[in-house]
Amino acid sequence: MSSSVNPEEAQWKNPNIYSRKEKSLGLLCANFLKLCDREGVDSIGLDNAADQLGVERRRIYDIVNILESVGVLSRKAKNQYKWNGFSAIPKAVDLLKKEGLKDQSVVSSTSHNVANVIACNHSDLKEKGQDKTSVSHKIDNRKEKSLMILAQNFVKLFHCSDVDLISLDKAASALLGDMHDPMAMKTKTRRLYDIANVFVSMNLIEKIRSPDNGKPAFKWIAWRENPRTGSPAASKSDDSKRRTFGAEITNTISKRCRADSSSDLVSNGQVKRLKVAKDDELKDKNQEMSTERLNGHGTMDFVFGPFGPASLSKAGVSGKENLKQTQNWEDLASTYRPQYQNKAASELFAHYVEAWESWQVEAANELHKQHLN
DNA sequence: AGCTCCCGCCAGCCT
DNA sequence: AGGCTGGCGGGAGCT
Repeated sequence: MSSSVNPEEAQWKNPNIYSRKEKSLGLLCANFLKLCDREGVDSIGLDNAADQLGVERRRIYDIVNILESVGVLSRKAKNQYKWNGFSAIPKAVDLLKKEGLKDQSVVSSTSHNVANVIACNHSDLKEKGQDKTSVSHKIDNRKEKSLMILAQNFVKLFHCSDVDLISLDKAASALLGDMHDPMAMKTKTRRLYDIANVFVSMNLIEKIRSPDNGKPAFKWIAWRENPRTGSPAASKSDDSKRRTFGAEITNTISKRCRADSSSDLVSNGQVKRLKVAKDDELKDKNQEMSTERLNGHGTMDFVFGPFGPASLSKAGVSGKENLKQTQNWEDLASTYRPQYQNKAASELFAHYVEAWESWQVEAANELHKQHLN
């Protein structure tokens, strides 16, 4: 089913052609985080976020659930989430680690393998559900399968086991406990892909090939304490072969296999917001910044991903510059403007920028008129 | 061909 | 009743 046409080329010939990479959860998450991690942002409305990012609300649910699992967000009310920021991650991870180790110690005080970390959670849940009605048991079952719990358990696997590299099928079978129904495995793995993509985009984990079997596996890279000694062991492999998401303009609502001619810039009479692209160059730049931050501030014990806490990211910048930074999408777009190697992509991006700028002028004029009236 | 994971259906919950 | 939430698996893109 693979196309013989170079996707990048095809994309340029027909900008509305479906491209899977543009719609990845990881890229969407990166843009969602950019949207949130700005001065003055305290709470996030799901509708607003979906609107700004040009995606369906359903996708935002996936992201917020995963982000909630590591404390970056917390649910305030229906449709409303509180932005806790990246500084909440170490605490949340630490809590998960403690929780995982505590559960483990009940089962075994010596063995720290992957399956044990989760197996005890299963038995715990079963015990708690024993004298409950079938309805609440059903809710428990649903909760247990939630993306948030799954993401938390996934984090626990990294922090409560001796294993450094975890493949998704290994994680899936650990999370499933003693049940090894092939269909359940497949489903669990699908969800883990979702979670892993989000974590990769946050630079919490990294996808690498397992030296044992050459299969893809994940490694925690952001921050880690040795489960046994408790000593920090921040690690980061320098050469990742991770999939390069977001070399193009990001998520626009367009159905799979459907070239929607109205979907590029103008929708319902409104100019769509410029979608901030994430490219690897930016990612690497931000990683460098993260490392610099770590080195420059001895008190910090957490290497943040590309989207560190707003307060921290400003540490090395003057106050005046801070105010200028990321005030609006235009600033973001120019700050993080990708340098495309590909001419077509570069021109396409320029086209978007131009449209955005003309909209800005139009909007400013409109505002001016309103002020005069 | 197997891996990856987007997409949207639809069940359950909430207001 | 209707909107919100999110588990789930089909199936298409990617490698």
